[in-house]
Amino acid sequence: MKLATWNVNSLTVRLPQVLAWLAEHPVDVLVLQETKLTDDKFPRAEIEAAGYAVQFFGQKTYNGVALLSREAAADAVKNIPGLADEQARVITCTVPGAGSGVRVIGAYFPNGEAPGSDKFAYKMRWLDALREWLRHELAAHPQLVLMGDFNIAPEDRDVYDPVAWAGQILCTPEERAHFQGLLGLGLVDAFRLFEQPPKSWSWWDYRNLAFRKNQGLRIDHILVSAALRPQVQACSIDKLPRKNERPSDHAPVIVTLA
DNA sequence: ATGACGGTGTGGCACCGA
Repeated sequence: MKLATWNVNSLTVRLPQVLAWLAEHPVDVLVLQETKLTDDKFPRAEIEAAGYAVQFFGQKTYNGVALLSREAAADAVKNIPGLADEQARVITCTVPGAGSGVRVIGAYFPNGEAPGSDKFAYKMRWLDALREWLRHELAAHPQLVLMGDFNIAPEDRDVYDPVAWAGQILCTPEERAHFQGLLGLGLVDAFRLFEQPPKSWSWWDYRNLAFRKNQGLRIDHILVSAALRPQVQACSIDKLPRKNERPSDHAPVIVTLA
């Protein structure tokens, strides 16, 4: 079973690339972030024609998430129960697989703008609510995958220039503590279960020729629950789509489960 | 120190992202 996450930065622009990528990588589940589409404009027919069921939850201009699956997904939940949030950031479903099914959470974590800003405070509140909800969700669904654009670089080795980025947004101690808090629930960073190439990133700024210079951050993650950990066989970042014409600034991350 | 690139919107630049 393969699952993947990709921040597409506008599904309107990136739909052809998503369909091409799925044809090349027929994963069982793909979660998307930053679709930037209201639900009435979501390209459901095109995705279904490619052989995927899809759940989606969007808004105008910003945010927006979707969950594509080969088999129909059940028990969809939008956003974080218990958190009043105007922003469409989370889609959760149960998909067949790994025996009794897997609870899949696709999430677009807030950016946070800068430490001390209102948006940073929102990011902290959002992360608090996510962790509290996950505690219950894990109890109800031991086989769980949390994946998406976390907007957190967990460690210095996830940053091309950790000195320049020290204390900056995506790299603050508060954000990193939250990431560790998620691991504290029993989740594991699938990417770090394996030997990986040094300087592995999932996002490169559009500016400054960052991709050509491989100046990026690893902020897109796949976390698997303790119950699923023994089944994790591989995890990798596919940077090829970043070489497309009009690419997303993020690359997909893929995990393989037994 | 600044802005750089790209997407969206009732646009003609401002905003947001990371």
